[in-house]
Amino acid sequence: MRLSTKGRYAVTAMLDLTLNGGEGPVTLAEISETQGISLSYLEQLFANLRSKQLVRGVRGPGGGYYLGRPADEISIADIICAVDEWVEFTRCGGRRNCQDGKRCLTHNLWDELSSEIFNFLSDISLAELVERGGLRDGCAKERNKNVVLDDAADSRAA
Amino acid sequence: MRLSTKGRYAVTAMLDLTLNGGEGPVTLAEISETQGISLSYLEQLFANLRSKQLVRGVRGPGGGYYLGRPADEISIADIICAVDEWVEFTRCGGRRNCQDGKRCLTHNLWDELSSEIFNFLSDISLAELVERGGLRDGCAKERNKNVVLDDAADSRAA
DNA sequence: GTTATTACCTAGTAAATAACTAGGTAATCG
DNA sequence: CGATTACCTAGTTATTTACTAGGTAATAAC
Repeated sequence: MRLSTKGRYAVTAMLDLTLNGGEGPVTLAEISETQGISLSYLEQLFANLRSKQLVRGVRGPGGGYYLGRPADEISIADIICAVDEWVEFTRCGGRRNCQDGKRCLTHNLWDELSSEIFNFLSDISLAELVERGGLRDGCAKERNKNVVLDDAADSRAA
Repeated sequence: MRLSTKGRYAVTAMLDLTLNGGEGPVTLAEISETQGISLSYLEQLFANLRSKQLVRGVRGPGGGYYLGRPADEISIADIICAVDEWVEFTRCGGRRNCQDGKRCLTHNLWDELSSEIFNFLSDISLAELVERGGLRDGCAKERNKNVVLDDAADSRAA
């Protein structure tokens, strides 16, 4: 699993599509302006999303994009995997360089963790995200930042 | 939350430390060879880990690194946050550019998702990973690849 | 059928990051 | 003292991000 800003762009754009796709297709120009993402970059991302059938494009005036499936059948993992290549991390490639078993154990462990993260994100659909997000109102006013931020600040000081 | 290959290196190295740290400190040279990561790159990663007290270095011959805390008190999120900066994704920065509330909803949703992933990784400690990984033996023989890989292959074809 | 509007495609590019290289200094053990 | 390690700094290359600039193809409205 990999979770980069590229994936965030894609998830954000798809969320936008989910929220605004009710009354007809949404144009990339709209998403570009609303989310602050360059139009051409969006086109690249949507080329990937389209190839995985996660979105469906309609050309011509009044055109734009629809979700390729109902929002409850598209998981966050689907989106991220569409735009972020799934890089193979382990060097042992399944067998070679893996004499003693011990050497590869960490790789094995990482693989499991990676799968777990994947499964976690597979269980969250766009629809669920929207439902849950709807509980709040307005903009991220005082979004409960995790403890990590303080650590990050103190690392800069050190 | 951000999950890059850099974070993987760090997690992998920390797993190595957890597994081999039982009988004295582990040198970066050992981790470098075992995990296939450049020594100097490891030093950079460990500089970050050290500043967060996740590892403790011992100089001189016979020196190396210990875990900074017991393995069950170090979460995967701790590790990843130590080496990967926590980038602020939302452009609205809490208030500005956020007139209608709707515009920022996707950002808000992403923030929630981000928090959830963080919490998820916060609940997995190094110790737990090792316990769970111990259930398997040897190298990732036929690691049950997720469905995604087929999709990835078919996207390359398209 | 012309025109505007959209998706869709390709190539190139600047900036950021990842990953590494090469040089050091400082502590510590024998 | 000398070897071994952590620890530090300044580069460098490769990759990835994110964008720019050009197109072509479909389609709706006129």
